[in-house]
Amino acid sequence: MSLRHALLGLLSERPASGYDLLKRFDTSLANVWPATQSQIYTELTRLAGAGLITVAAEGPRGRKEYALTDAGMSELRHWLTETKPQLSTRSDVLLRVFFLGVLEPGQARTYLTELTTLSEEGHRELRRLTDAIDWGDDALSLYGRIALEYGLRFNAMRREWAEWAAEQIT
Amino acid sequence: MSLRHALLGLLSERPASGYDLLKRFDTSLANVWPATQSQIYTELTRLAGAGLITVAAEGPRGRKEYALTDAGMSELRHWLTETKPQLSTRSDVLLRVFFLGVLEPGQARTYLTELTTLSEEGHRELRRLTDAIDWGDDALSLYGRIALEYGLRFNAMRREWAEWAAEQIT
DNA sequence: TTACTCATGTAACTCGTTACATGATTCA
DNA sequence: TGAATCATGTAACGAGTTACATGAGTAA
Repeated sequence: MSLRHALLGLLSERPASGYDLLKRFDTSLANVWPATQSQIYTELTRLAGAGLITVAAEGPRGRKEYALTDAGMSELRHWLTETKPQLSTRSDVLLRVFFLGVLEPGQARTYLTELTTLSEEGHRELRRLTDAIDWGDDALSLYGRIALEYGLRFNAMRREWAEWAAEQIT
Repeated sequence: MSLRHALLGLLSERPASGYDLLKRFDTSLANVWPATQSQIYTELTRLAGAGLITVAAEGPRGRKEYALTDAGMSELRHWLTETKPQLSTRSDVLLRVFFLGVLEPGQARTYLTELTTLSEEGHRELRRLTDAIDWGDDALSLYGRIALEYGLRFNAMRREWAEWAAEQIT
């Protein structure tokens, strides 16, 4: 159900069209909660039907600008304060580790050293992003920085783990 | 498509019935790749249809014990060596961080301190597991320990991050 | 004989992906 | 006027969840 809340969250910052929201998903939310154009338009129609958002303005080319309603804001706050986040997520990376035993030790080590490289690249990419954004001292900047810091620490942790793991295979 | 490979992987260790596999999913794979009974039985039928597994024995109560075929083993190796793991996963935990700005700072801090607690609990639980298992020096033990170590480091990283993040909110 | 565990299958629904379809506006 | 961008919608399919349905074997 989180796509719904991601949309409410983005609309809590400012009104936007499906097209606008799609771009936000493809940039800032891409690594956290990816969504496709098809999914976004469908869910916006449903949210409007449920009264959580409303068409605040119409523009050229059939553009519909949605805005959060009071009910939508309540639902967003309720989600954030009254429901527990899902802590565990499916991990393709880790699933493969379980079955590395079917490979030669050398191949298993290759998998782990590639993970090391990919984690380093991920880390560099996030660092680049951090430097490219000019952060203000508004709430958006604060929580954006906190989310980015998570990504940096996560990639660092994964890199160190993969290095350590490769050493365990003899 | 990873459920398919998870099943092939488990069957590469030893033949098993849908019922057996369900128990493996509910224990060792629960935090890595959860799957339901319904999903497992459906996918087993499909895998048998595709010739990647075969009914090696039938037992009481309609029990069907599946075993990996050569084609199944090839597919498993192909997946492990020739396809890239999906690095990014949807994160409900992080999605919420993006929208903490709609809450009072105190409520936002509460969210992060609860994450700290949950990560500590997760860490403790994994440590308990590590101690409970008596590890051999076979491949299964080696890769099982490596996967568990990932979980320990991940929880530690998340705890430290959440503590740090709570301090950023004033 | 009753409760428990073993064991499988399927229907209905939601969520997510890919692809197709359409058209208006803007700018070079 | 032609290409790029803006803008929306829907169909088909695959993956995942919940619930229902059924029955055989086992052990108290």
